[in-house]
Amino acid sequence: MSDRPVVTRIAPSPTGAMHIGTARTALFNWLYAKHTAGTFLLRIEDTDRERSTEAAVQVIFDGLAWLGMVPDAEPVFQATRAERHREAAKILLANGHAYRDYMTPDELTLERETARAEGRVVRSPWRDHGAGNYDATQPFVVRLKSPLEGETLIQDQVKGDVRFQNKDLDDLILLRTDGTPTYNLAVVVDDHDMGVTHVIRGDDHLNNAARQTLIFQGLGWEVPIWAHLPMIHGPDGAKLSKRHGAQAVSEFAEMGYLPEAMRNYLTKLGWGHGDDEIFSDAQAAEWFDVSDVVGAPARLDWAKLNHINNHYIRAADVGRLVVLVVSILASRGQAPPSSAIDTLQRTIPKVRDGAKTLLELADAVEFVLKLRPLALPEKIVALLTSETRERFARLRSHLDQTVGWASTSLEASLREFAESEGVGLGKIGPALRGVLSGGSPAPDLAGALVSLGKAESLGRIDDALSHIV
RNA sequence: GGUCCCUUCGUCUAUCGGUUAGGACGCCAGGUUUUCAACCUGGAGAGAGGGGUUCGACUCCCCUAGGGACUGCCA
Repeated sequence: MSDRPVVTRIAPSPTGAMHIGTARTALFNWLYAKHTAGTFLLRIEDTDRERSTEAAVQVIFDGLAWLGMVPDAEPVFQATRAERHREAAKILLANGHAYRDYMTPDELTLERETARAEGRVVRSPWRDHGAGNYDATQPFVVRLKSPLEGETLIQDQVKGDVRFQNKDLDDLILLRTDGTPTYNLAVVVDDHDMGVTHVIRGDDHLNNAARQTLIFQGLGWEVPIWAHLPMIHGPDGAKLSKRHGAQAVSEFAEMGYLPEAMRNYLTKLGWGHGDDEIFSDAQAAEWFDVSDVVGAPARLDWAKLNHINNHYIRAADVGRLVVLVVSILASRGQAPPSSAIDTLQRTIPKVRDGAKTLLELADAVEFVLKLRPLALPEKIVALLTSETRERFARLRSHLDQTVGWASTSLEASLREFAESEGVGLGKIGPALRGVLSGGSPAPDLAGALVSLGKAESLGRIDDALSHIV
């Protein structure tokens, strides 16, 4: 192929959800374009008018935007190009690479059955009729007249050389009875017109590649470089579906995965760069090459996704996490007051290490947002013996006098107090934790005190001291 | 049925004829410890099977088995 600048594209059909496999295909196209300083395009394959709705199209825009993959040009809507597709079919008809097929639906069904029984491909008796032999008043489809002999070679960037005997390739329909173009014609014409140099897509299209090659050739157009990616399977090895937990990009977002974590994980799913596990977009773009993509399907592994997501949650800007957590809490009907923002800002750094998703981060922050007086679970009330209460009274004033309300000083202060009481921290910790958190998960004691702030901390201790058993 | 693709630890992968087959997640054990995590240390764990080619095969070729895709006037 020529050394034209690389042009890749993602061509989803708007069906209502953006499959995670589509996202990964987009990612590889995007990375390869970045790697080669090329162009990444988006084409909406909306020729199925019944399923294609504006909302479904928006889902794709949203999905790509969320994943941070911005196409380098305005999207192309396939449905608007039907006239151009018909033109291409006319060219094929004119130059003998296509023919009108007047088979009726019944005849076609019969032929399909016969062909299958004979172990061959569907053939139309009309392919050998000369021009002018038609009754234009009858409905017809336009079919590609593909060669009966020889072979078509697909030099695939990930699958290697794949050979198809032309006799095994049927004459696919280019124009339907109603004159509308079919998928295979539209794809070829659009990819050509958009200047696509590399067709990187799911390997469910590998078989189509051979027949599409024939269309390119019939039109006298340069055939793009092919790269067919294996699909993503569920943890059990079966095709990814709803029962595996999620399959749409939006679902991953709702489950609290960060887009950069998804990019990192998805990139590593089917591709690798030595021992590198965590890498930036820039590194991925620098290292990525379609020809290095693994040819076998990969299984989605939630545990590993969680691990990577945790990494990015720990690396994320705290202010950004605050916003994300607030929106999750709001969706739960627990929107915190704006006065709690500072509290969240202090708390998130102390609880994020254990959070695998943003949902867990939101859970981890729950203790700090509770309103006084906290409802204490039985287990904690049981810890508040008279001995402990007396001790907590002394602890309260000790903390009150602690200079500097920070982790290190509070840590030291707590140890100092335990020592002065002649007990280990283990004697104080569980009860204090319970009083401060109300039984919800919370960070270490010093961390919890810092998260809550001095006034709230002392207030919660006061509440416990006045608690009537 | 036909055509095509795929096959390294449980999972994702490294290896591009010569390695004690490496890493990561997960798992197991120990450590740390005021909860849950996190964190630290160590451990178990793989070339689907059978033939070739070669001095030498995870790597190249063939067969078998097992997965998967396509086989629509859907995309």
